[in-house]
Amino acid sequence: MSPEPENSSKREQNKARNRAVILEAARAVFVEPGYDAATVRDIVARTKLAPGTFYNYFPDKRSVLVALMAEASGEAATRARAARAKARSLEQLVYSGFRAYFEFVVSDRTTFELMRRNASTLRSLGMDETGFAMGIAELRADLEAAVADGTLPPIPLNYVAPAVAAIAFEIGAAMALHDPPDVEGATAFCSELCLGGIERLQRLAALCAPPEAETEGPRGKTAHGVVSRAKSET
Amino acid sequence: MSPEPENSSKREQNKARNRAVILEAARAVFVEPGYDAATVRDIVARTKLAPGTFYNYFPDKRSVLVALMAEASGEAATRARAARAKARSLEQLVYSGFRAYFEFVVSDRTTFELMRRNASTLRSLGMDETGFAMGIAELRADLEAAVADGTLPPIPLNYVAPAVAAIAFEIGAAMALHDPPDVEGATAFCSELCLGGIERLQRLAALCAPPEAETEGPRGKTAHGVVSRAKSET
Amino acid sequence: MSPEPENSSKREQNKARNRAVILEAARAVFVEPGYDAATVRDIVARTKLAPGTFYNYFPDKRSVLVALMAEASGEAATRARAARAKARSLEQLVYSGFRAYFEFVVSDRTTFELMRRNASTLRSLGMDETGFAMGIAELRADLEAAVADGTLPPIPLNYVAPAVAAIAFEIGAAMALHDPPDVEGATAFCSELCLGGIERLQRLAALCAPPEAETEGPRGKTAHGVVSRAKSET
Amino acid sequence: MSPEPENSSKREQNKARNRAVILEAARAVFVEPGYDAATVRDIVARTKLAPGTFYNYFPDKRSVLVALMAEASGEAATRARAARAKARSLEQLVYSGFRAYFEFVVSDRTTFELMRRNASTLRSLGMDETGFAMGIAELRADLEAAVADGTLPPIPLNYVAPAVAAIAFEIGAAMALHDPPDVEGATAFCSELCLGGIERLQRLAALCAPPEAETEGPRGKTAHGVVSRAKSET
DNA sequence: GATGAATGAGAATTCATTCAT
DNA sequence: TATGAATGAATTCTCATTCAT
Repeated sequence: MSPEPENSSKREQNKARNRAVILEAARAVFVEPGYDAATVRDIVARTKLAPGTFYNYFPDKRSVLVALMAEASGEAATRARAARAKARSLEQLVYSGFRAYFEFVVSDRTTFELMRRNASTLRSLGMDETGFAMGIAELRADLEAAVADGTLPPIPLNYVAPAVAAIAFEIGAAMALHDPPDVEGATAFCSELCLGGIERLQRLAALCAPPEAETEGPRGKTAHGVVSRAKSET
Repeated sequence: MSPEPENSSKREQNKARNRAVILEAARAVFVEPGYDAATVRDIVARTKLAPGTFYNYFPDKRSVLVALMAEASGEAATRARAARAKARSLEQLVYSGFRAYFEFVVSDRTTFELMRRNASTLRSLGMDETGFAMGIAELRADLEAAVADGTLPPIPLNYVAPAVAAIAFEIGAAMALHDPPDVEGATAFCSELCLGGIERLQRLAALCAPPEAETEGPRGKTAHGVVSRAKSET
Repeated sequence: MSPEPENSSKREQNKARNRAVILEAARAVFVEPGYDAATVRDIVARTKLAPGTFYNYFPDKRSVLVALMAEASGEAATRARAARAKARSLEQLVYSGFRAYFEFVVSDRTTFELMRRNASTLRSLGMDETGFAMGIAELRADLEAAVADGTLPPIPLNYVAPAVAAIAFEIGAAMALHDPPDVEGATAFCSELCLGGIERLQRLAALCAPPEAETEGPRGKTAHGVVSRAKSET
Repeated sequence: MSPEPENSSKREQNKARNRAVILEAARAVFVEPGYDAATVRDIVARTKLAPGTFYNYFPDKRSVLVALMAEASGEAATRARAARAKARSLEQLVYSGFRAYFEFVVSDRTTFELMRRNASTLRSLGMDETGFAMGIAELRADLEAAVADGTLPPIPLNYVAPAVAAIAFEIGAAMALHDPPDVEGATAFCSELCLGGIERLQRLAALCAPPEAETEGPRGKTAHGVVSRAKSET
């Protein structure tokens, strides 16, 4: 008579499965008709479930998208953190950041297409449309720290972060068109582009504001240490 | 006796005005609720016109967007061509390309927001979502020519073009947030980023494929040469 | 300076022409999309005229149909009267009635199609949908007179008239499908069918109500004389 | 445990009822405003249902009409077949065919009015507008068989069939105006009309094509023969 | 009169969501 | 919980008719 004798009863399992099924179906239709054109019926139609059941799992269409992005972000954040952890120089950081991103693109192509296809919708809903948010935020934090302690000349970080995200996103899409996708090529391209860019921007910054450069700025434990180390290697 | 004695009868004028009014209203609602969320009613509501009148000018919502983009593209193309005409080196070309783009962004902010807000929609409708198409196409043509005649090592142009567009688009948006918008800063940032990137990519390419290198490699007048040749080819 | 110096000025002629043009166009679209599906715009589109002009000639769509039917009825009535005038017996009357009708069908095929295609609309607008009204009315008058004076036994005239009309209408349509249309064949078929039917109905009537037959009923000037004469010939 | 334990759950019943309710409402409005003038809203308005519900049952207005006619045809076909089964002579066949038809007209007056009111629409949609199709087709088959074996002279069957249908349809309408409707009178009228017509047409055919006549021609048991043979052939 | 753009009521249809079973 | 029919507000688009030119 007691319907929930155990924690992972069939009931629980079934609930989890249904949720997953709905997310999967939604991912597909959000890619193809696109989020706006897709109807809740389109979603459940790809499912064995009935329309009403949808609302046992999500309050509305929007929240399925939110859930989908949350899933992706978690995944992306994990990858980004791993990549970052191994980096021992700016070059390594940049390379492994891009590599992690492109590996994610390749491994979860549908989710990437989902982001691409609905980028503006995501933005207007206040979500990160690149799935890159975490990586970017951390890159920016590193750079900010480096600039703050003088390791880097004051290159305009509020431009660097979105530029990097935009490049990754766009090249990710271009790369995905190839078969097989050339993760290393894309990684090298983006990394070199960015590193080269940063070099020149540093030079430019140095020219513009040379007086305040302390030759031997505070170094050592800066932020996470990565960037300051990186700098001396470049 | 003829009902259209002059080309600009009151009737003609009114027609032109109404068309403009509808486009203007559409631009606004496509920016704010966004293209998908916007209804034809929303457009007409910003107008003194009756709902049916809309259909005297456009067959449906989609074609208003097309018309809006066509207008913008014409404008953008004009600017891009002018910028290109003055360029005498790769540096100049890049700088004046970005500058032209950012000036366009500043001068027609609403249209830029329109593109940004509806970028993925535009892409899915097969339209250029950056308004940058013309400039990019020409940049790419220049670079292709340069690579073809050995002036540039074979950097992956199919990545360069979208990367440049993505950077411009994203930085355009970031720049537009400042008040007043810093066109020169954004131009410098993007140009240096790209030029630095290209330098490094050249080096990389040279390393990867040294055998076919002519001893003194792409150096010296290189950049200047590229552009002047490219220019005369158009 | 006086714009109407003569009665049949160009103005008048033009008006007549426009009216005819509209009627012609309407006839065509009432046949093909059909009256209900046809729009006023469809009509004027087949014309060099502008939509507004339509309303200088007809107050609305309905009245074009009315005008069209009036035209046809006038024509049909003329034919029916001519046919009737020559008849000297019931057989002749029937034959020439049907023949006149089928000749009308053939000579103005479009109008006949108009009637067929819109038969129920016409009926619901209170118009005769067969274009046969006049002929039927006169046939019925003849028969009524004959019955009244005993020349004919009381066959149910309120059935005969619609039956004849229905036959003519339906066979007219079937005939029109042949190429060339066999007016004589259709005429013979319908006439014999009706005459044979009347014969049997007379016999039936005679059986049912023999007592009241006065052998030498009032004869001579009956109605138009046709039927009483006809009867004695059968 | 299964959500559909029985075939006639309340749900199923409700569905059937709603469908019937919609059909009924549609029948009514198709008779009175008429099919073309009727809107889906008109139909739903005669119902307790919401507008959207209509589309759970029918994709559009047209298919309601189709369903209505299909229902009627099934009914008519049943009656026609029953009538035909009992016939033992041409006379009986004709009489019982018409009688069956008029009984149908009386028993389902609204459906008959539906046909009448929308006859031309039905025709233009490719549906049988008389509801008589089955009976006519079988009558024609009988007559063809009779002509084929020489029992009947070659009267033009492609005229007979539509003529019979037209008569039945028109007289059905005329009959329906009486109260109470005189089924026997209408049956007798149509039957005698047709039988008399056939007699005369036979005579005419005999005159036109005497050479191939077998001396003892279509006489005596002829009519009976036709039907009994025809019947056994089905 | 002729023109053709403007009007706006109203039609068909969709779809997120609810709710009885 | 799952179901799937019912709901009805909202949307796109049409078209007879008007009216300024």
